[in-house]
Amino acid sequence: MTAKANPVPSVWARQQSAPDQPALSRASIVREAIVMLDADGIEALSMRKLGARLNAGATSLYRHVATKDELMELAVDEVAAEFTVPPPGSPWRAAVTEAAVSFRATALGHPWLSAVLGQAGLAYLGPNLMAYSERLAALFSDAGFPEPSRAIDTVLSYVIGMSTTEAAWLITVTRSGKTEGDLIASLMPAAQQAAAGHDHLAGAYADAAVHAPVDPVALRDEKFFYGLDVVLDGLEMRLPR
Amino acid sequence: MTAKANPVPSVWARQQSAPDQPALSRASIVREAIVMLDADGIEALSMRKLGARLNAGATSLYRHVATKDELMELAVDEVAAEFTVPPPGSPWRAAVTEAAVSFRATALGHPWLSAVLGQAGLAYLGPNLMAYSERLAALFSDAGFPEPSRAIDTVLSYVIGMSTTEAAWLITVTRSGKTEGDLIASLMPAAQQAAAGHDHLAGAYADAAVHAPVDPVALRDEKFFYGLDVVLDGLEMRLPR
DNA sequence: CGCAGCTGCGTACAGTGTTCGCATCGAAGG
DNA sequence: CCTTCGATGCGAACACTGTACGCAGCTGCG
Repeated sequence: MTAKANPVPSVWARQQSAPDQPALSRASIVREAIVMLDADGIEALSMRKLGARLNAGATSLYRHVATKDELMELAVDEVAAEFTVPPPGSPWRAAVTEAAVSFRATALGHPWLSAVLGQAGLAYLGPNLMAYSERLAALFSDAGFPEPSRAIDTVLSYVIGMSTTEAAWLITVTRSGKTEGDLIASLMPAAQQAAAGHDHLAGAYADAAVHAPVDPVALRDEKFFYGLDVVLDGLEMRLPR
Repeated sequence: MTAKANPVPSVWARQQSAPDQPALSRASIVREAIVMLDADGIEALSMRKLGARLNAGATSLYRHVATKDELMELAVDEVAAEFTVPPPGSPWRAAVTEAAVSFRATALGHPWLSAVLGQAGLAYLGPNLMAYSERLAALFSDAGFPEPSRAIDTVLSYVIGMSTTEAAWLITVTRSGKTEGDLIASLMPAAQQAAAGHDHLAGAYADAAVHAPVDPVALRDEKFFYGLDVVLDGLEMRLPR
């Protein structure tokens, strides 16, 4: 604010609620926060930078959001809108697989999600997460599971664990600036040295080095579906015939 | 540094490497950091406070530890020493169960572990984590699994996911200052209201309210073992007869 | 004795989340 | 039309944070 208030009441001088930027609302704040989180990771998001992006001062955000933690909760539930569960009536195994795949996809697309969930867990009661849980519950109880909530917890734990590990790896890849394959290659010497004396690990690394040219993405996909099928097989055994 | 150097060369005036505090070593720094993390959580650990606890200035720590992130890596591997895997030759199902239980026990005993793993993943190559992986690999390959690493990833993903969720909940409990049962009771109204319109969830909450007096710890244990058995059943199917 | 090198630390810098009080502004009420 | 009022934005400030830098002192070696 270098120039003091201009006494000329020109209509043109007055900006009518900022033409491009839609004011400054809770929704726009959350949306832009997610953009920043996706682009630069969880530690690049600060209230000041976020305010700057919205053509607003840092502290203005607090008119719409109580605290940064609350903002993160809102961001989590916002991306949780991407979770999908097929409608009731679908064959349960395919349906659960799709629900798991959609969770993993958004966790990998927003790698900060896992970190936030790891710090605060499922105390979040946002509407989108609730809807996801509800539809999962409907799915499992329609399928005839005697303890639907147990089944849900089991498959969600697996999916969360695997996705968290994958997301953390993706963050490392992004930070390194290399491609996934190059980073693996550059990490191999250290890994092999650390595995010295550990016969099984050393063998596994040696095998991995041989099959190095395999597409890392396809390999991760295969790993995910292998474990998911294991879990679903175990659950299927508990389905009364 | 109020008083200048005392010229009297008294033996008693000179502290011989601080009798109680063992100097200031990487090991002592990591050990004290874990104590602080366990006591007050991940966000209560700052380099200044940690230095103060060790009767040292904040920046002295950087002589032994390159960065705070590296300190966290060291802390993770230090608590990873608590992971146990039964020696080869044990029946595989009981052995894997024990390995899973020990992981969960340390994750719940050090609730900050999950948050750190969630942010940085398994890029950690510390010796204790390596040893854990190695012994798990030995276990699964002795048991005759055709793809030991797939099996390990599956069970570890489940254990990590479940433990992370539990640890986050425990952090919430600790922060609230209430007992686990009291916190659940005080959260029920909000949860039920959020579940309004979601029939299955509302039903589940209603059931939970009826069985409220059940010990929450026992309930969590049961949930954990239910899912673990599901995963192990699914794996057992893949064991060549 | 002199000289390295290692260790501790005071200072400083660039940031962080959040509070507080002031300015502005659109709408409502007389 | 003027006034009041609630909502909104924001500059300044506070108490922190991780960490770089350079200076002091101690220790062991030649």
